[in-house]
Amino acid sequence: MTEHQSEAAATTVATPSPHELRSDARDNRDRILQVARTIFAEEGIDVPMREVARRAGVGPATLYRRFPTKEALVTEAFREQMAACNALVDAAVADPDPWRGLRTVIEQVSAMHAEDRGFTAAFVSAFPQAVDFAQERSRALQALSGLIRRAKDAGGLRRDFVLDDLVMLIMANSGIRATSREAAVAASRRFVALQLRSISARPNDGPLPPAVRLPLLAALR
Amino acid sequence: MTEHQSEAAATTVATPSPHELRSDARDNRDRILQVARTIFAEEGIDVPMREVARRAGVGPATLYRRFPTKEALVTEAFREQMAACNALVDAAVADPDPWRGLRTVIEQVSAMHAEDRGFTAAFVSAFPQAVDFAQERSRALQALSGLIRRAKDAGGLRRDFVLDDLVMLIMANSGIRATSREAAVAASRRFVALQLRSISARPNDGPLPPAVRLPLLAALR
DNA sequence: TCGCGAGTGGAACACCCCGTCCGTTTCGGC
DNA sequence: GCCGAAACGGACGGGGTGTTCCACTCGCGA
Repeated sequence: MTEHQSEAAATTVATPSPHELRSDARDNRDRILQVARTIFAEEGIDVPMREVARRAGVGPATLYRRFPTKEALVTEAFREQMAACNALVDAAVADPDPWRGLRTVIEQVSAMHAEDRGFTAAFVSAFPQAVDFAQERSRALQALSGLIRRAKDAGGLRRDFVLDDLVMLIMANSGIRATSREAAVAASRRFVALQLRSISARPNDGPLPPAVRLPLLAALR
Repeated sequence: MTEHQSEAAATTVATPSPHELRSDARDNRDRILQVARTIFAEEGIDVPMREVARRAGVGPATLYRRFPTKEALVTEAFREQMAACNALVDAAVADPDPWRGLRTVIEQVSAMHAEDRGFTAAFVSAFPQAVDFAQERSRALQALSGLIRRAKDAGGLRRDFVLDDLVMLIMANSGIRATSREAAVAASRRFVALQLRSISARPNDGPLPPAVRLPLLAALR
């Protein structure tokens, strides 16, 4: 960690940026990340590192040279999704109609979780020590807290709704599993619509998104 | 399996009932089950068998002699909870007010899941090959299907509610985690109240159970 | 073209888990 | 008390996973 501290940092970097990698190494790194994102989305983050390496066509050592630990790989793999998530929150907060903004952010974040099983794990509790995520998350929650207040004042959101309810709904949504990604997304959509109905200040009796067959027994993705 | 088929089954049994065990063996068996229930409720069913054995004060071999596989231990540990769950369903189906029956069963099953993390796993997807549970489950789902129809006809339940929604709500409820069992139960209670509001045919604006602080970051049970 | 160091993959290490074997201990009928 | 069978626990095998070692390869500047 503390080596090379006196040398000029121009040439020797602890973790070289992708641009300074040798061409084959950069290709491998890109391929690893791409494979990791796909496989994490499909099967969650419990896939063995070996499997990621195998599907990326590299050996375990190569994987570990670029990402010194599994947590590092997961963090890097979900960086852009986290950014997208934050952008979503920012857009919602900027919406002139706070209640519509809140509904939209709930819908979209829930959809992201339904589409990417690994993202859910990374988001909810996977690596508490991944400070990157925790910081952004607390910032987002703070922004959402303001949005909630404004949505109440605007009369769209029930007055007894609190920030913890939002967290609760996201967690609950992530508990829904189905036999395929499509089914999970569809189920999540109906679930969220049900949610929004119950947290709305005004009665709303429009039709719900269609129900989805949920086996509950086995073969859940 | 097919040994001793001609002998009188009075004395030699493949798996001796607890009464026919030697006193020390029976004590050990009881202690193992008790420990398993406690530890499964606290930490889920992913605890190693060794840990169960250690906390029961026996060796791994003793544990495996009584419960030849981990699945057998889990099945046995949750047998009475499964029975309680089925009794709950039966009571709900027998309720003269089907909508009240449905509400009650949702509330109570959700509470059971919040209280016992291992039960959730055993219930939702843990061992698909545990035929014991699967059979009872399908029977219960069938009974609930009738209850749902009657609750709709009675005017309490929304007409667009289907059995899969019930499954979905149970799954969603099991996604809620908190820092302690008490917090999980409280959060689940509020969640279910929110649910019932959204699936009710009639608007209902009574107060909700209190909200619960949900960290979302780490240290979730 | 050449050389060197970054890069690589396969084997290996360390650890954890489920489930089994076997020599020893203990219950309980006589 | 005696003694045989039931019961016991520590050690072991097999498999899986995160991570590292090491001899070899190969991109790329000179």
